[in-house]
Amino acid sequence: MSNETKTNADGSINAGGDTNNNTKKDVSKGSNIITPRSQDYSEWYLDVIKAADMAEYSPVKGCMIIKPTGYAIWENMQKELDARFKETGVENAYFPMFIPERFLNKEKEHVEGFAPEIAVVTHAGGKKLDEPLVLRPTSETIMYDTFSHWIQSYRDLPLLINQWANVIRWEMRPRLFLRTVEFLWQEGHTVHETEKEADERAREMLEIYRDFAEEVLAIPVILGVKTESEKFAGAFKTYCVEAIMQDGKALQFGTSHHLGQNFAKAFDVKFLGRENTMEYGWQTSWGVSTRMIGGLIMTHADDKGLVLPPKIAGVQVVITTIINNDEDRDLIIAKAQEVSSWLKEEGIKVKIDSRDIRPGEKFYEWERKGVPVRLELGKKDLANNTLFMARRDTGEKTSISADDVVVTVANTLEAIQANLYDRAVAYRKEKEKVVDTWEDFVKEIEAGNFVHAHWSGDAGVEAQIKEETAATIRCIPFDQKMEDGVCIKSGKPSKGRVVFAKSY
RNA sequence: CGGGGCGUGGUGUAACGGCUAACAUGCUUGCUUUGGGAGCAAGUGACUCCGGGUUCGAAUCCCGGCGCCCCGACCA
Repeated sequence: MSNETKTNADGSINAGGDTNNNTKKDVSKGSNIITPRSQDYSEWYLDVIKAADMAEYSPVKGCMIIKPTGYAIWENMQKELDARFKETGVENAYFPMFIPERFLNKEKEHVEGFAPEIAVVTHAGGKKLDEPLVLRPTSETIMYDTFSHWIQSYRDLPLLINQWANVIRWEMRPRLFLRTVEFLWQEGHTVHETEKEADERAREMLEIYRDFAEEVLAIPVILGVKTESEKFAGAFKTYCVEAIMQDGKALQFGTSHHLGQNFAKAFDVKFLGRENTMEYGWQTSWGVSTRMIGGLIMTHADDKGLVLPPKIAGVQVVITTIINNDEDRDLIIAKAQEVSSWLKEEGIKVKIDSRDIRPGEKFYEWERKGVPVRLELGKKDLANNTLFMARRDTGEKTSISADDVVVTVANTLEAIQANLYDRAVAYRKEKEKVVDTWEDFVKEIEAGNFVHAHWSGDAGVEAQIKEETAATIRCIPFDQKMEDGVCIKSGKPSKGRVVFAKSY
């Protein structure tokens, strides 16, 4: 392993952050040492996933095996999102993964958008199939074909369906969690009577994603609308949630589409309206995927490994025992179990690590896995009625009273959650730049920033900017400040700023 | 599909064309240890990616495959 500092070929920034004693991989320590972010961001990302034991590539190129530690995070995400969806009347259902090829061909933009990345089954049961079956890249087509049978009158609306599923998109270049051939996601699909209602629903779901990102994952996000060239294939409007990663690149965290009547017309999703006339439904679809786990890593993790916000952590508190001799063993373990039961009563997720190995080894392991709070319990603590508490986010260590452990830990978990969010907000603020000249634009994009700049709305100019700088318009933000200006590239008049960045 | 890099025990690496392919780590057993990655001892483990060629002799040089990683194009 080279000791030299590497720069990414695309010139993107290697974020700074916490300093770490390891300036290179120390091979004498095995494979658990993480490449610092400042040295090689891609390698750091993969190292964190490996160190936290979250996922690995499968024998089939581009596919990902999600290991229990990684999957636990996904399960928590599902739980949190499901609760939010259900509050708004959405119900879960499941549709098959095989889609007749002709379904996909019904909506012109949709086929064109997905054609390059679909996988098709042509043979089954030892025979060539009469009609090829597409492995769903998304379920609009198969669901809406069904919806057309389910919906008769306005009384059947709104129809609010969500499904948790896997989808297949034959991507050229995989990246664990961020882009894999098969990934897990949630896709919501709704049908409404009016355009207004559909638009409100698309915005409402986007708001749920924002709430989830910020409140649970502690990831600050920017909400907005995609430009024509960036919107979903077949959508009328695509709303999105964008987050900024530690290398300054943008990650599309989630999307919500107002589909208009495009699909309704293609799939005959009609209903008898209040005025006794047949009308096409107004539809939405919205989704988030296992990609969020990548976003979680790239927002909070550091050079020691994963850092999990308490609200998403599968294990919030780990109690590590420190045992010097056999006489103390039972006493210490009994105390650990007692403390654990107190914490569990308060709904805190605790794990006891009483393995008979040296303490340092345990500490490092739980740090790599991102557990927010570690409690150490040894002979000294037993004597003093204390526990030693370490925070994952700040590294801060304090001795706390065993009597107050529940309150102290609960407060600390809250503090960690808040601190991670505040830290991410501060970082984003640092990376957001407002520019008015092309020179500054190029400079700030090169430096890996989010750039607020004027753009006239010309798709050709948008493409040209992408060509020259690799930056794309992440969104036209909802909180766009309306002001007169001129397009950063073309000089044409513009009424407001949009957000540019390089993205994943 | 282009550009770059790399294929050696489970993992990370070393070896000028030349002894039995080395070192670290892991794993197994035993003893000793335990408040930040322990120590000692014994053991385990590789047709050096595959196929051809050059040579007295190939992990090493040449040709051809295959595979992996990184960077682009495509995308959530």
